[in-house]
Amino acid sequence: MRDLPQISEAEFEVMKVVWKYAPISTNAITARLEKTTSWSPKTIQTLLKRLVNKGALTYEKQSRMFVYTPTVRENEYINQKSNSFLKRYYNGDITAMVSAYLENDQLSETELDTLRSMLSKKSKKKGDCHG
Amino acid sequence: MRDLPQISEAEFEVMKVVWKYAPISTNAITARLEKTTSWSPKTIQTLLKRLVNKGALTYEKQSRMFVYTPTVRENEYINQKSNSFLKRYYNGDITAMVSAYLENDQLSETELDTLRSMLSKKSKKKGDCHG
DNA sequence: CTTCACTTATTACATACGTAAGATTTAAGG
DNA sequence: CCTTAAATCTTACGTATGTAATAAGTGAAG
Repeated sequence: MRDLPQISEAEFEVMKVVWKYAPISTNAITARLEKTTSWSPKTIQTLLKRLVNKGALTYEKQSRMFVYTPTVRENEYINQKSNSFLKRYYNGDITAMVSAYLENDQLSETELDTLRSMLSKKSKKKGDCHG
Repeated sequence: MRDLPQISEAEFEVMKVVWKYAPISTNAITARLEKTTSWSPKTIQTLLKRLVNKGALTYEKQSRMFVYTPTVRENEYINQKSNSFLKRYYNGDITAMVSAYLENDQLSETELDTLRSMLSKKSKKKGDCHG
């Protein structure tokens, strides 16, 4: 599993729109982000450039404009982030995290039911033929 | 809920030992950390100082030495980190995170059982008298 | 009281990040 | 072709972080 580029928080906001709408031009990205942030277009361009430098995005020229595409899949990235988060704060043990939430009563009854349901649906054996 | 100080990754490693052994002196902290990291004592002292500046630690003088105590509880800190992590990557929805792990087959059968068990033990209603 | 070993305090420096402004290039219109 | 508006590229600057080195202060031993 290749090493995903390090993406900062601000850069991640940019990635989210590229993931959602790729291939997408600088302007379209800027337009989207101006709805949800207060960043200047210059700032957004800096972030895009940094993401390209880091190898998180590639672009194609469409005449003078750039049209971006991610090189990393969102799921893959988030998954890697989750693993390192769990490792750091819960010793890599997701059950410890859920347990902390349970103990702090931070899960609604709906969430509890969702979890119970997901877990009971999960087949018991790998190789089980989703039947 | 007061705003916890911003603690960097390296600083967090220091906090972990202070949380575990507080009240603890600079030297004892350094000794512990030299077992698990390759940091120079100077580096550790810088981190300690920064943590004091940020208000994450306080100290008392024992003659010329400092003895540190955290101002933030570990659980509280980790909980805050978890919330902001979930917010950023899973829209604040822990069930989405668990679901991602389930879909990626990243949970062992043991972990699945642990989760099922924790969830079934959780009482259904708040105010329920653990009966 | 003086000195020195040990502590803490100050300073250092490169990289990353947030947040842009200014300079340069270039496609498109005249 | 030339101009210009729009796009990209270069430069900027403060704060945070990783990672220390050097300077200064002080308690304990002599």
